[in-house]
Amino acid sequence: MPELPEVEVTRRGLAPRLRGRAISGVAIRERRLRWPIPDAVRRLAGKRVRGIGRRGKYLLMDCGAGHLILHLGMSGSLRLVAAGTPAGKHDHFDLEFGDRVLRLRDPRRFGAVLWTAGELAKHPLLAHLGLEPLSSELTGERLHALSRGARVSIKQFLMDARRLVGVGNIYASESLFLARIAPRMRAGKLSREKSERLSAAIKRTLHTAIRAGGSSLRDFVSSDGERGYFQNRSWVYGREGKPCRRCGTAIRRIVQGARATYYCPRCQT
DNA sequence: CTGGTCACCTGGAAGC
DNA sequence: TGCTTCCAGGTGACCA
Repeated sequence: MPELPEVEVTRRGLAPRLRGRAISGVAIRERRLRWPIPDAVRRLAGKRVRGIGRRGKYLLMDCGAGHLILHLGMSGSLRLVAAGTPAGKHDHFDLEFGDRVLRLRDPRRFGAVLWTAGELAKHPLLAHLGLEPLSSELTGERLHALSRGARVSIKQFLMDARRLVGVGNIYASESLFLARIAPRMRAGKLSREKSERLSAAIKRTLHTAIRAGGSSLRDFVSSDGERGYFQNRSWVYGREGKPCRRCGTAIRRIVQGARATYYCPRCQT
């Protein structure tokens, strides 16, 4: 489910509940995720969780001796359930904490559970990640500089994690709508002003989504409710043919890099 | 290096 | 009702 907001909402839900707690056991029911879950993960039993961080869409659980790296792929979710709760068909992995269990469900198995004892910043999956959009790293100026010379469309540019992390398919369309930028424009042609608008739109879109998800944190942590996603109504995403919420023009759907893009042909130029 | 395409996997919705 | 096809929130691997 996850773009950055969903991952961040997950992190905020889990961190205060797991920080300081000792891992009592590990259950691997299906190790074939994007990469096989390594055996090293079994040796987490007895370790204590120091904190949970995030880099892009990766969750990083600090276990003292190293980090558990978690990625939710397209269909993953993490939930805290009571010990003894029967595992469902796609519940592939558990970290046990006495009476509670952190459970990973991932029907499509594009997610990942990995372990590294080394320096996080040097891990191959993390080393080449781009700007964190919610940090002060992202400014209109930085975005402008970053996009110079890029020949890809701005939509695809936004989704390239080597430039900018965390913006996935939904929020790329949403941010471009807010910034009133046509998705097919070449990234390298972004004006300074458009860069400024886009930078602000990305931050706003992500913050809004996090806030919406945050309101359903209780459900997320305690039960199987799948709330938080999509609960903030979108401006354009998934609205092909429906009237633009600003001007009434029919929203269009196009395909860029094999992914659907939605936009208003009148508002976005 | 860049940019474009494919593959991975399952389930739900739409189409016939 | 049942079968088929299409589509889905990510991203590494591979190609030109």
